[in-house]
Amino acid sequence: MNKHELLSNTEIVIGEEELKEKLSKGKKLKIKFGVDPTRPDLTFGHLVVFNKLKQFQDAGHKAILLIGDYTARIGDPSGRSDLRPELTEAEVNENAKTYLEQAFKIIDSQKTIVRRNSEWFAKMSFADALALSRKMTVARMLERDDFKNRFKRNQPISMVEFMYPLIQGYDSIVLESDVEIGGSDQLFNMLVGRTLQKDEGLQTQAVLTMPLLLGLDGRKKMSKSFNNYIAFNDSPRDIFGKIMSISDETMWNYYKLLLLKNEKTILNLKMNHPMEMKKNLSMELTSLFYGKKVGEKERIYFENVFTQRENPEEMESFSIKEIISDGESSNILNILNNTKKFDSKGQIRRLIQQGAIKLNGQKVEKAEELITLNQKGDNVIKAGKKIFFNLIP
RNA sequence: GGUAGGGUAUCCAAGUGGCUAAAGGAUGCGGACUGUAAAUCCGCCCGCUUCGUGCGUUCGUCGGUUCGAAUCCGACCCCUACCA
Repeated sequence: MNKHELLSNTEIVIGEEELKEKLSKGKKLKIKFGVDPTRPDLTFGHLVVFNKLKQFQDAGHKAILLIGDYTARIGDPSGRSDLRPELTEAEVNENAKTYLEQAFKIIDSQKTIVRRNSEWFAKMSFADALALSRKMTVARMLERDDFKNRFKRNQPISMVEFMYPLIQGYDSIVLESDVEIGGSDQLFNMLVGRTLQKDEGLQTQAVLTMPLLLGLDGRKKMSKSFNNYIAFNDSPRDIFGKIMSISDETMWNYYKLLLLKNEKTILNLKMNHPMEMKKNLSMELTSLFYGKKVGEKERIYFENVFTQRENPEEMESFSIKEIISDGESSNILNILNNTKKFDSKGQIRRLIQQGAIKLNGQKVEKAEELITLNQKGDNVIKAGKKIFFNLIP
C-alpha cells in the first residue's frame, strides 16, 4: 500500500508532511474515527469514510472507533443551527450497538479497537475540566461558521457546546491518535485535537476530511433528512435499484468515492455504455454488502424484470381462498387490499385509475372488477414498477 | 427589556371570516417515452372510505367571538431583524 492511495479522495489533509514521514518509517498508525451514537443509521455517505478506514486497516494500521457515549449526552454542535437534545444512557448504548453492527460490514471488526470516551470522562474532575477549558478562547470558538452564525442570529449556544470540541480533542490525547478522520464538518473539532496534543507535548495527529457523497437526486449531499440516501441496512434489491436510478453524472461520483476508482480508470470506464457501467456499479456495491453471488443475482433480476420486462422468477404468492373471508366480495380491490402490500384501499383505487395495476399483463380497469384467474398457470399481479406477486385461485 | 415582523401539509411558500383539505413550487408516487439516466408530456399527492355534493383530522398552543375561523379577539409558547 503506498502513501498516495492512503490519501486518495481526501478533501483536506492537515499535517501531511509528518504523516508521510511516519508512513515512510513504516510506523503502525492509530487512526481515530469518532462515532456519533445519536444517529445509528449509516448511509452510503458514511461509506466514504469507512472506505478510508478500511484502506488504513488493509495497510496494517490500527483503526480506533471512538464511541462518543459521553459526548452524545451533550450533542455535537457541528453544522447544527440549534441545540441538540440529550440522550439517555440506554439510548446511546442501543445506538452504538446498531452502529457497530453496520460499520463492521465494511471494516474488519477483528482489527478494530472500540473505545468509549466515558472511560476517561466519567472520572474526570471538575477541576480537570476547568483546566481543559483554559486551552480554548471564545474568539477561537467564534471562528467557526456554525457558532458564528448562531451567535449573530441570537440563537442560543450553551457553554457545554463550547466544551464539545475540547472534549473531542481530549479523546485524541488519550488515544494518542496519529490520524483522525471525519467528514468536513468535523474539521474544526479535529484541529482542536491537534492543538491539545501539541500542548501536551505529544505528537500531533494528522487530520483527514472526506468529501461528501451526492444523494440519489444528484443535487444535494446524501442525507437521511433529504430522503435521498441508501442505507447500509437496505435490502440488496433496494441497493441495486436505488443505484440504477441515479443519473449518469452522479454515477461517477459514486465510482470515485464508493469504489475508489481513480481519474484515469474512470476516464476509461466512461468509454463504455452508461447503462452497463451503472449495472456494474450497482452490482459491485450490492456485492460489497451481501457478497458477489447476491450482487449477480440482483443484476439478473434487474435485467429480467426491468429491461426484458419479464416477471421475476420468484414471487410471493397469495391464495384467494385464504385471504378473502366469507361474505367478502372477491373483487380485485379486496384481493389486493388483503395482501397487505398496499397502504390503503384508497391507494389501490388510485393505482388502478392510473393504470398501474396489471394482471398477467392485462390492465385492470375497475376496482370492483371480478377477475378470472387461470386455474393452473400463474396469475401475476404487477403493481407499479416494483411490486409483483402471484395469485392462487 | 423595547420596537417591528413571523410560526400554514414531507420541505419551501400563498392565503387575512363562508366558494379552503387550503394557490404555487420542490420532493415523492403512477402513466407515456426510455437505458428504472437525463430531458419532455400527463395524472395523483392530509388520512380513511361503503367512492357518495361520504367520514375524520389539520394552518404554533389553549381559550373566546361568530350560524360559520388558517383568517377576528385574548393569553401563552417559540422564532427573526433592529435597538438596549
